[in-house]
Amino acid sequence: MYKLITSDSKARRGVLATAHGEIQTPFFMNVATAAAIKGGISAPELSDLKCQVMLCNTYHLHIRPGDDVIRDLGGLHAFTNWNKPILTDSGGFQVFSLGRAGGTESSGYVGKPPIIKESGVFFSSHIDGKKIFMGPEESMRIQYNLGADIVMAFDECIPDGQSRVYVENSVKRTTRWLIRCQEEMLRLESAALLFGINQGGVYNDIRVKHMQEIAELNLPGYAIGGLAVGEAKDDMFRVIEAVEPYMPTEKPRYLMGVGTPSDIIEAVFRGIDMFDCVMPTRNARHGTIFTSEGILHIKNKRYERDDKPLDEVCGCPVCAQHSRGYIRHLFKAQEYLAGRLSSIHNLYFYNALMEKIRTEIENSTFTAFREENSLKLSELIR
RNA sequence: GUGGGUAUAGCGCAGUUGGCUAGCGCGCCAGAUUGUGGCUCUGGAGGUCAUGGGUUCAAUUCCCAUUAUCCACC
Repeated sequence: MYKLITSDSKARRGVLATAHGEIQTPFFMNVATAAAIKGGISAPELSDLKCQVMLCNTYHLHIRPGDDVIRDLGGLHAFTNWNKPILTDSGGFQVFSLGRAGGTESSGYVGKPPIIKESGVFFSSHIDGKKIFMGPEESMRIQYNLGADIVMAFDECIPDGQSRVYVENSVKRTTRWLIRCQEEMLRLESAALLFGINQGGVYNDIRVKHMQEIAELNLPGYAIGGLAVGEAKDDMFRVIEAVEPYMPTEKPRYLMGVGTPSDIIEAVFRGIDMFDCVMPTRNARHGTIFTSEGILHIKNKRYERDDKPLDEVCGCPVCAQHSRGYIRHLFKAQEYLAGRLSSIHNLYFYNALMEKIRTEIENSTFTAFREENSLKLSELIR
């Protein structure tokens, strides 16, 4: 399923085969939580943005419109008209994200935090407060209905700052859940690739032990989860470096929810193959643009009369047709087009960055590329 | 020309029956955002309260004059 082509130090260049075609690794998945890229980009349009894989979310789609509805409409590929690979997240992250802070801030919706039991998790819907139960079996069945090519195990994404005891117990449960996920996939006779998720907070030894345990299950791929959730950046890379040697070399490795262009380069350098992040689209909607020279805040006055494209060396359709001055204006006038054009550019930038990384690995020049670009790409243009 | 009103941050406005560091919205600047509950959140800069004089312990506030501006009338 996964074929390693070549490597440059720890950085790996490979091909991952799925029911909807091959994926060149390393790659970045474009996040379409509710079966739509936020910012108004349709799935067919992603093909023009060098996107290889779309990521959708189990929890959101289960609540609305319902995974049975999507199944009846032919699954996510037909539903969104995206005929390339799709990965679905398990809903495990929502145990984390719905649990923190209570959600009182801007949404105005005060939900009950999820309750975690051995059987699974009781959520209350962020749409109408309705009580929802999801465990490993439910998550696998939902993802089966959605028709994803790659499905993620149902795990608990542990919040930063939890005690050793909490993390140890949580990780043990995540392992038990993973075994149930695997069994349910067999029962469903699903052809999708099930990925296990490593947890363990920032405790190296718990991480390593957990990784060793789940590696024995011989799954098609493995993810590192529970990072970039508030811990220090040094901790994140420390954990990756600790866990990576225990991740099977012949399986794809996925760092969940990461990250900035710099984070991605640094993680590829440490042996990671797959990424996803809301950053290119969320930041685009807020006026933060990723370019080959670093980050620019397009809303700043300095771009008012700037007739250059967002990124002068970018090949995206937005950079071919629109100026910084125009896009700044769209933000100031609160036009939806601002978020759309910025999202198109940022996604293209991320996908093109991955393409560049793949080429650099093939040419054994990735280390030099990293030296030159890692810092620069995540710094604000002055 | 006469009568009346107004003058407070780049713009639009509050406010003070005279008394702490003069506020708000927009704009501007900066930061944040990492398996999306966010067209979001946090912070910052910027005022001789039109000008000159007077009363008072104390004036952006009260009084007088001047200037600008708006409205009405001749």
